[in-house]
Amino acid sequence: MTRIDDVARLAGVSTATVSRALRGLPTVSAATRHRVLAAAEQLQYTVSPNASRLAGGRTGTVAVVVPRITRWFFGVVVETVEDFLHRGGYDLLLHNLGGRERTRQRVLRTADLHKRVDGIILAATPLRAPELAFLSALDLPGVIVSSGTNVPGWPCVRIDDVAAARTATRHLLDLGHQRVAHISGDPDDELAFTAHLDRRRGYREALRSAGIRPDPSLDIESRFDVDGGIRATEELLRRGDPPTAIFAACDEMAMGALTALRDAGLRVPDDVSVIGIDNHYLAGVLGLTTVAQSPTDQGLIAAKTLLGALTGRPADPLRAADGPVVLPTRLVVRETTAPPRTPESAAR
Amino acid sequence: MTRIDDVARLAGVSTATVSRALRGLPTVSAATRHRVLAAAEQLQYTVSPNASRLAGGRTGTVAVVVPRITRWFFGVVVETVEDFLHRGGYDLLLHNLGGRERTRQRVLRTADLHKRVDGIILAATPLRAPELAFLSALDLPGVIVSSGTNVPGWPCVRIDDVAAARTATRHLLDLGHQRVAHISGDPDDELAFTAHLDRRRGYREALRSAGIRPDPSLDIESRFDVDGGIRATEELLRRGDPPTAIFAACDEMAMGALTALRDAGLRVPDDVSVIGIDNHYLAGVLGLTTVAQSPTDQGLIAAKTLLGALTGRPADPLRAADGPVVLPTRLVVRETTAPPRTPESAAR
DNA sequence: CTGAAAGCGCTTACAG
DNA sequence: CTGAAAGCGCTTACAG
Repeated sequence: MTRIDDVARLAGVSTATVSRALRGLPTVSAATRHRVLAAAEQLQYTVSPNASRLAGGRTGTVAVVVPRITRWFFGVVVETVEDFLHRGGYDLLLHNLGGRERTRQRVLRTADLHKRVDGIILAATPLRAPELAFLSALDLPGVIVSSGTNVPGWPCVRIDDVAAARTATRHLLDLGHQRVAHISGDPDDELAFTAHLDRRRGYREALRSAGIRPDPSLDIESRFDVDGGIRATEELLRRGDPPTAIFAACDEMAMGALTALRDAGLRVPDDVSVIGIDNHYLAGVLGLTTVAQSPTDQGLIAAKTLLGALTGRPADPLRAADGPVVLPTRLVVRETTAPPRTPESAAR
Repeated sequence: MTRIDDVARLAGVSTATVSRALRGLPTVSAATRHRVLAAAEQLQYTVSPNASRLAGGRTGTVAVVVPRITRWFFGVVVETVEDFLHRGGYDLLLHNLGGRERTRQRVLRTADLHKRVDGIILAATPLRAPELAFLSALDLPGVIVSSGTNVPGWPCVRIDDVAAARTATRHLLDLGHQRVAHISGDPDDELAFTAHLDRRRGYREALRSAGIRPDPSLDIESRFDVDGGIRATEELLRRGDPPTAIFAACDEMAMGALTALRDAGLRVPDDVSVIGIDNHYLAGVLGLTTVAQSPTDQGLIAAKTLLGALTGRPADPLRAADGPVVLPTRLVVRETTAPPRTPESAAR
């Protein structure tokens, strides 16, 4: 392996000069820089990250912690962040919690981040007290994506989950539905999201604004995924006097609802309307009406913000932000929502 | 930050002994080891990865290169590999090619892997000659997941794409279909998979075995994703005398087919049967019949194999493997396939 | 603008 | 079983 002194020798300069020239520091004459670059090129030299980082005192690495990379939202966030970080010269150290307690301990309580990264992007992971203390003690810059716990000093980028849920619910109400059910995530979910709490709040707010008292029997907690949507919907149907519309806390739960309704012989949207939140990349395939959010935008802003903090040039987005940066959502109407059947149409 | 000499001082030993004790080397007395561990615990000491790696001559990192992390298959592979690597004490350096030529150049031709990783897991990425030369010159252990280019000395884990396609096609033929179309990926696709070439081969083989001559007008190339499936199916319908069944080279193309058929007012499976390959996690939601493969198994074997090579203890799976490790696939029949309509049933 | 020297925080022969 | 010393391959004041 060629080392920096091989380059120095070939270029006829010191290793210090090679180091400066290769990093583009301004204190190198054009002629010298040319010679160094030519020598490095000729020898196919690349700097040793470990040596460079040890000497330089930076790790050149950013940790990205997500609940599950296989979920659409986090996959897109990671893809976006990875591209931006690599362009900025940073490596991405991926930590996928995967709902495993041991992994969570390893990442959020022991030393897997210590001395290993310059900054952290933490997505949708509410923290327990000791975890919060540990992350704070790390004294690193960080950014929170989506809801979760607020870490002092860490900016946050997210959507307004309450508003998104209001939008979804209101869409159903505007179509004329009166019996609108809600299926959402369980607080004890292994992934421990909290977005669904806000979404339930928005659901109830929208009902009350329309003069409808939330009916607890239409509000079901389950897992925040396809299977949870199936089970919640089955439960809903078991209870008798089924709703004419279902607002699912996320698209994957909505997909579960579609599955359960189909299996029960009910037609969507003829018998029951369904709406979700996300605009999952397969929502179109299922014709699912939803409230769209953009993981790309959230990831991009998070990456920009963190790199700004790391390089000392704060990015615009969160510059003067006191609270979180709240990104917009928008209603996407497809084929799973329609007005409820009137008694006449039902008789057909 | 506490350093190794802080621990050494507190424990009353040399830094060399601390280093040995912390790594569990056998050449340390039990008493000394206890004192060192206690001191490290008390000081909350963690080793500096960069220093350790520089001195030790290993990076402790494995590169995982995938075409697109947001695709179901690769997301699951990364999740599986990440877990296994972290348990084994390795960091995961993620490279998502994303169909971007510049990214590809950065990862596969310049120095983003050089001196930075101890090994490489490369998924479903056919290599061009210079890329292959570059990777070989790196002289690192590696494992290939899924098809792509064969790198000399790198084991490969995959499914038999030809056989999987034969299974899918034969399922349609067994149901009585005679006009079986195939929609698959374009060789110029930005992701540059090659699996679809083998799958087309299997499709043709199955037809010929059944005494049916492959009809070029029923064999359409498009992109290897939902949108490609939509466009290919639209093209198929435009051509007149449509097929009674469609075999899509992957589930996401099959989902596109479902979408296009629905938009064209055709019913599945009444008018047209559809089958894919993958068993995508949402295949069940769509009732999609498919030939299942397991990215979890492929990722796990890849990770085990690579870690075996890195630690000098070869894992069983590929120990004596001359050719690739071929994992099984299995037919999963759901609701998108059925016998073709007979003239009478069509008249109903 | 450039170089000599110290230092980053570990690990590894080598010696005992 | 343990320690002193060299070395991993860079970067960074410091001096000129």
